[in-house]
Amino acid sequence: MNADNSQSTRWLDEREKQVWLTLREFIWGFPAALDRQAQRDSSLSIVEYSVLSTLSETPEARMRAGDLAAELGWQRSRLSHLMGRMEAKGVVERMHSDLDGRGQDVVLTDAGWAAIRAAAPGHVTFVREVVFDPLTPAEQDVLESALTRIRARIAEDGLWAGSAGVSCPPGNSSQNACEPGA
Amino acid sequence: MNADNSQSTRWLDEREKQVWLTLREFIWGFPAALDRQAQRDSSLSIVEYSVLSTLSETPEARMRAGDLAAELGWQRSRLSHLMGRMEAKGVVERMHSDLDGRGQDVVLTDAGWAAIRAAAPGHVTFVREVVFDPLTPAEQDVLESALTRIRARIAEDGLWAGSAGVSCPPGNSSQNACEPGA
DNA sequence: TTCCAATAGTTGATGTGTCAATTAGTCTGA
DNA sequence: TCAGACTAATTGACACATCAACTATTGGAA
Repeated sequence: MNADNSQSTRWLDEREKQVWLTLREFIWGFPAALDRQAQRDSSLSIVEYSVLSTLSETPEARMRAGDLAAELGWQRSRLSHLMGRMEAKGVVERMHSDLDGRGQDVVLTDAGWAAIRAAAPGHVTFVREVVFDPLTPAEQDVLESALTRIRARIAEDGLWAGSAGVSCPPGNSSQNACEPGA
Repeated sequence: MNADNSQSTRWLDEREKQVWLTLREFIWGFPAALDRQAQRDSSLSIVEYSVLSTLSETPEARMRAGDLAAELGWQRSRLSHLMGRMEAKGVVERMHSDLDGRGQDVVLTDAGWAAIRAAAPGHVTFVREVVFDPLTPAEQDVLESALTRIRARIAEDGLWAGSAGVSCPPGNSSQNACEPGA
């Protein structure tokens, strides 16, 4: 896959290196900042917030576990562990799916509603002040477009976590990315 | 701090929500993808690679631990734990600083040089193909500029990990961010 | 010169994500 | 209707980041 055993590597020039380091620092630092804001201003971590927020935008505030994981771009097991903790906190509840005996529906509880309502203004205000206010609409569009393309390119390489199965040959039963050439 | 006890929250419209979810998915997914590439194509994780790469660009391939942590935007303790593992692998070595009895210098070993040389082409090729090739130079500039501004805005709130001390009042001895109003 | 606050780095406990293995339920075809 | 492959979700072991507490050293002010 890496046909780069020779001196043919296209190294980064100074400008590119700067762009790359900025990007790297950003992707490492932003998730932590997001979580700090959430924990400081609410009773939720950012991942908990995201789960509740996703559920709350659903007609019944209820969702299949697998769909929820897919929507968030997470592995099933990550969600499962998190659900255990969140159920213990009382913000969600798990119930067997009527349609599929294997499935679990995740449901928002009253306490979950209260938590997300309390946390939402702070979260949205933070996002607004931090990502939208400093950028023009045109820049926002470029940003989204650029990140979408980068993400797509990574998915082509089979290295994007959530996007397994897009081009997996049938019979590849891995729960993660498929092996294109195996 | 959150003067938002009323209905005054400026919620996100559909377009903004889309931009935000794209950004959120990106910052969650990209670090993992970066690490997968590193582990797949080399004997290093992405954080190990970053340490070795930073050291290798230094005159003596040697750096104070604290400076290294600051350069990477990490907490000291994170680096310390990582150094323990990397020293065990033999890619770096720690030696007492001549100038400051408290300090430790981190030094690249021969094995470390070999590891970074072996990993670099794959890493750089990945970065090139995934972030630079899909973007025009103009887009790259917008991206860097946008992320820099977002990062600066977060730092103003004291929520960016690495950037403590920028505006801390003297006497604030926290090793993390300062409390602006305390 | 002697304190005492500040700084450099380490350590251990804790929380959370990842991976591989496992359990349970569904679906297809013979 | 039964066997085997597939899918949904969970579990436990492990790796790593974070936080707070700690040790050692420095440096300035009394």
